[in-house]
Parts: sequence; structure tokens; C-alpha cells
Amino acid sequence: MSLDDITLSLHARIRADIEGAILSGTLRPGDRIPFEHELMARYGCARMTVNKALSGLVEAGLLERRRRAGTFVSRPQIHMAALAIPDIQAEVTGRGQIYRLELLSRDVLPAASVDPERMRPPRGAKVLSLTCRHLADGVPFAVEERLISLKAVPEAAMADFTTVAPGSWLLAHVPWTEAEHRITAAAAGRLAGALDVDEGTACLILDRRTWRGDQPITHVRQVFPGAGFDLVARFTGAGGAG
Amino acid sequence: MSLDDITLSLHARIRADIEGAILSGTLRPGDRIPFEHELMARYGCARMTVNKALSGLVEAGLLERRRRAGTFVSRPQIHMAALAIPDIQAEVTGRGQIYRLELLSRDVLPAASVDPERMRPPRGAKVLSLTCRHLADGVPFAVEERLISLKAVPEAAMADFTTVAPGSWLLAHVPWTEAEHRITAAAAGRLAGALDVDEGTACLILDRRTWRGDQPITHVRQVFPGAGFDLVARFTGAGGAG
DNA sequence: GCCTGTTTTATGTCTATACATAATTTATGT
DNA sequence: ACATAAATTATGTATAGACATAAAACAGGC
Repeated sequence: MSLDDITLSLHARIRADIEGAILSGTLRPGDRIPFEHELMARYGCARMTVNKALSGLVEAGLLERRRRAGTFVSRPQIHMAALAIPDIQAEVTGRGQIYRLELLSRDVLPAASVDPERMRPPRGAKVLSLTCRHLADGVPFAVEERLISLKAVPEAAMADFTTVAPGSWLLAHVPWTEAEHRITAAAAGRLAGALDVDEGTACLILDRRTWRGDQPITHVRQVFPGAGFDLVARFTGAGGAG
Repeated sequence: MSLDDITLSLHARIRADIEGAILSGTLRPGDRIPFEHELMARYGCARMTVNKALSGLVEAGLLERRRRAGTFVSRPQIHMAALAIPDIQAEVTGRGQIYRLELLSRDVLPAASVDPERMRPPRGAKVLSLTCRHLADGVPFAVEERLISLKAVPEAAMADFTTVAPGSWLLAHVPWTEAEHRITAAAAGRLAGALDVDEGTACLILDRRTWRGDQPITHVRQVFPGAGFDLVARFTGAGGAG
């Protein structure tokens, strides 16, 4: 037990001890950890206290429990990395740069004319189609082409997207239940002009789709010029060092 | 309460009810959920049972609790997407294609000659440098350039990387405690030949670094030709639909 | 108004106990 | 030997109570 643990509650301390042993490699995937009654004796507490600590670690995916057999350190097969994809405005501001938004186009389309690859709005629905440019310190940072289902988000028809980025607006107004991200690389192509780069420049493309139940909410394709923008994810956890 | 809940334990049912209300949008970010004593009365159970259900949802990030104020639906500021970055061999095999590995080069370098941008091995350590090509049905799928610290993983010096991909081998043998992923787009450049594409072709570049404590384990740069490879993440959760 | 304590209240943590359940081990009958 | 039943055991779930603690609400004094 380390000195700075004195402020932690007992169950948090039990949890931290086991988590530490897993993260340091003392406990390895597949290892059995002490039985609840052993931990109970070691920490001099009730079983519920131990149980709460272990339940938290199960929830976090670090432990697995098998009745009659005991509690084991998880063996993470597929490695899940947490990748933060924040709002572009927040990203730019967070870098200490000045954010500016430009609305390049705004149209309301009938559902039938929407590319079903991008969104499948319900029959008869109207869809708001937006093209925006995000600038950081005056330099093009990303261009986005977005569809918003006005059936799912009727308020979007009234929103002023010349000052608030559609992404930020939706983030604050509309909850989703399902989402899909797709990350690809491609040449800048027809958006090269808006990004101030050459047509052949390699760009990072982020497709994001969200739903609420069965109903599509939005689809956005954000194009970042290859240089200057990375998606970075740093995290702590346990797994095989692939 | 739905009919298929009859098999769930009470705390799981409370949890499912609240989770459902959040995911369906009935409960929105920032909303207060009923107090523990109210849920206790509603479900006719002890407070610990309610508490366990809510604790799980806090752990999962769906709820936030404030003493004296109550329990609230979380307002996810930064949107975290779970992105699965599995082992390439598993990825190819999972697509129903035949995986083949080619080891293009293998060298042991002194720490001093390693680009510190890629890895900062401890003084005097030796580093294994590998270049591999991954093929799916005979077609180049990715090329990787990898460094492995032999100080951290001495067994790697003996491993046969002509049959097992270094990523798969490390995944199975070495636990990490910290990792960093970086995703960029760039032109194929000098690796174009190995990928059978044109030099200017846009490629997706995945940099992955892992540590165990302070000690670096591996750095790998995997280059995927833009066409044919996407990183896709599909998930369920709750948040603003940005 | 503004800055204090004081009270209230919802969550935080913990106990000691009870019975349920699933899986393993041991015993038993044929 | 083998299938079957019984005992064992670790986790799963739940209870009813207790005291701690942080934050909001309220009061009183300046």
C-alpha cells in the first residue's frame, strides 16, 4: 500500500492494489487472484467491500469471475483503443489557435435525392445538406460535408450554422444511440481548392454517422489535409503489446 | 419492464431500465434521475441494490453523481469512440482471406542509432528493427516498420518472425501498461513498391507505441494503401450527435 | 448586500448476515 | 468402470441498518 492511498476508501484501495498488480505485470492475464474470503481477511473487511472492488474491475474489463473457480485477470483478445474524436471547434481552440467557420453551402433536399450510401432518411423526409470549412488561425483545417435529417432534428432547419459549427450544435442538442466511424485516406480531389492544397495531396477522411434507434440523425464526411492533423489516442490499460 | 427482463437480477433490471431510458432519449444528458430512496420505493428493494445498479452506470460513464444534489445523466464533452485495432493477421483472417507474412528485413541496432522520434530505448540497449509485409490473398495489405526494445523483450531476439507476425507475437507474449496510437494520411513514398501502388497514392498510416511503465516496448508504423482498408468503429452509447 | 456558520439531505462507504446458483469434487449404486 | 447423486465451495444477489461526507439551502449578523 502506498502512502498516497490514505485518502482512498477501502474498496478503492483494494481495487487500486489489484489494478496496480495487473498493470505492472505482477498479475498476468489468466492468473487467479485471491478468493474473496482471503482478501476479506487480508484487508479486515466485509465481503461486500471486497465484492464491490472486484465488481468494478469486472466492469472495467480487467477481471473475469467464474463461480466456484475464482476470479481471474482478463485476457484481452482484441485490443480496444479509446480514440477521442472531439468536436473540431474544441480541437482547434484546444491547440491555442483561433477558430473560424465558413458555411459554403446550405440546401434542403428531398429524401429521395440523398445518396443512400450516406444516409437513408425515412420516405418523404427532408434533409439539410451543409458544406462547411473550418479554419485554424485563418488556415483551412478541415472541410466537412454534412447531412442532417430534418425528420429527426426539425430544429436544425432554424439553426444558424454560419456561427456555430453543425457538429457543435448537434453535440449539444441531439442525443444519439448508435454511431459509426470510418477512417480512410484518399487524395484531396475536388475539395482540394477549399483546403488550399494540391489535388493529389493525401488526406485523412473521417466518416461519421449517428442514429437514434432506427432513425438516422446525421452523416458527416470531414476531410483533413494530411499534414498537420493527426488523430491521437493515448491510454493506459492492460493487454498484449502488439 | 419488458418481458425478457424476468431472467435478470433486480439490480440488472434497474440498470437496464435506466440505461434504456438514456439510450432512447427519454432521459437526456443533464437530467436528474430519481433519488435512490425513490427508486428503492419503486422497486421495493434495499438501497444497496439501487446503489449497485447506479454504480455500474457511473462506471460505464452514463451517469454522474453529486452528493446532496442527486444522480444525473452524463454530458459527454469529448466524444470517445471505441476503435478496435486488432492484430492484422486476425483482421485478414476475419475477412475470410488467406494471410501471408513476408519478413523483408531484420537488424539489431544500438540504442544510439534509433530515431528518438520513434523510440527512446535505455542507454546501451539493443533494438530489433523489422520490416514486414502483410498479404491478404496474395495482395499487399500493409507494410510495417517495427522497433522492439530487446531490453524490454529479450525473448524477441530468438523469435522466428518469418512465420508469426511480430504484432501477434507481442500481443501474446508481452503486456503493456501504456500505449499511444496516431493515425495520419500520407503519400506512399518509398514504401510504394512494397505495397504495389503508385508513389503518390494516399495511404493510411498507423503509428503505435507501447510502454510498460517507463520502458518502451515497441514502436510500429503500419502503412495501409488507401483503397481497401478502412478503420471502422461501430458502437452503441449515448452522447451528443456531433 | 455580503459573509458567516448551521442544518438538511443525498450520496459514499461499510457491516454482518442470508440464501441462491453454478461448477467442481466426492461419494455412491449398479 | 461408469453413470448418478450428494456435498462442497466461490461467487451472485440481496437485506437492513449505521455512520461519514460534501454540497446545497437556510439562517443570522455585519
